[in-house]
Amino acid sequence: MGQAKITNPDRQKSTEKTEAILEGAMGEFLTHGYAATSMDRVAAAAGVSKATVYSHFQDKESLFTGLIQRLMSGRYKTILGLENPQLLQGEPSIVLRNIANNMLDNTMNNHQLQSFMRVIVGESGRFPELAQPYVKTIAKPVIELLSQYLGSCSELKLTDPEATARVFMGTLIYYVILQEVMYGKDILPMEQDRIIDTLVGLIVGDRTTAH
Amino acid sequence: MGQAKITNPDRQKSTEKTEAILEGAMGEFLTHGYAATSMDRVAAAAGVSKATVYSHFQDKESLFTGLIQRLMSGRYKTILGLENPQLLQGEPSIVLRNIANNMLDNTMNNHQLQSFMRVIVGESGRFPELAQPYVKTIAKPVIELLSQYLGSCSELKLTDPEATARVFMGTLIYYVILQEVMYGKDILPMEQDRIIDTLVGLIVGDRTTAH
DNA sequence: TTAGAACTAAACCGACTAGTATAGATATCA
DNA sequence: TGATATCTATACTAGTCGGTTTAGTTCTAA
Repeated sequence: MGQAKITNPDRQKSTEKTEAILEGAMGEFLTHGYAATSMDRVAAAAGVSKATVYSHFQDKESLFTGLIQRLMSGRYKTILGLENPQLLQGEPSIVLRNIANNMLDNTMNNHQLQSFMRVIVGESGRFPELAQPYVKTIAKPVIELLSQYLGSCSELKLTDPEATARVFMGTLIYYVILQEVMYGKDILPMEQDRIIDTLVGLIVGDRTTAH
Repeated sequence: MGQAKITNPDRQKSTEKTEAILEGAMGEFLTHGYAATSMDRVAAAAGVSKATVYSHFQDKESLFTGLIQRLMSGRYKTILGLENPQLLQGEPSIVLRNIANNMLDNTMNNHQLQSFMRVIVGESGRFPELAQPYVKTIAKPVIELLSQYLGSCSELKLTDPEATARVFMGTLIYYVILQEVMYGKDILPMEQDRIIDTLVGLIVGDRTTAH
């Protein structure tokens, strides 16, 4: 194979097509899951021939894992908005409320992200190699950043900031799962503010109605 | 069509076989998910011919939904152990610790239950008619019972017992998801006692190292 | 003993699957 | 212009799928 190409190092197997395939694959995999998605439908959704799909990705499995890894390292890694330094200004009760509101605002109406949660949990048994990067690149950094912040708030006198960060994350994620992912909002309604008020109140040790 | 049978009202399409089919279906559906499970393998796992499967269940979908509903109304409804009145004896901090320990002991080593969680979340998009009963028959009763208990502990002075119950459940379930379902225990370790101590401490308003 | 229902094993149906192959169209570059 | 590589469209292979059918066996109740 002529391995020395002068002007176009990546050949020109267009990034455009790769992008279209990933976009189409995302739509199919997120709505139907791994097993129920066919490569013909991926190609059709991408507006590309099936042969092109197989020239850009080795097989179905590597397209799927590539897509999920891309989603994890991209948008979804920063969806919690913890990297925004502006949110960290003010007293802890304000900061924690900002973080929680930011998380839920970015999540509760994001149906694509909710589909992603279904897939990552639903396929975790068959794809542990995707579940673990989720923990490593999404859950771990968020929990560590949060526990670092909580530990720095000496006035909170928290015995275990890391465990407290897990209480924080667990409460919010379970709220999203119950209300949205599992379609529970009509059966077991709960206003976003009540959860956040209560959660922040418990952590900052304020037992009065916060507002 | 002889509709008047004297001694055996259900005919005798043996409960034994029905049970075997459900048992086999459970193994297959819980480990492979809905789409990747074949009816041939279900029949083989049940030790039954495929025709028998189709004489007991109308089609794949109704076998799946029947199985999941059965799992929800059976064992998994009571796995949290909240119906055990013995757990509710003593001060709130003791009671909450008992409940939390009971939940995690019943969950952390129960791989079948963890597979059930993967399936119920993973298939919730395609089977909302299963997701909603999960909320109705599992999550809702547990949260209501817990919030009723928390509300009855006047010494805790909780502003919002129901939201507090969600903090409690969310923390524990997210812990199970992260450590076990997503295989995160080696990447992001956290002892069960630390989570429970912190969670109970936040709720009862005790900020010293509890033990 | 006999009728009828539950069962098994196997073949069968049409539709769909992942992945490959073929032939031709299109674009880029020397 | 000609060589090279990406692309499309389509058809193919070889197998699996959900579900039905057939033919024959086992069990049970009268």
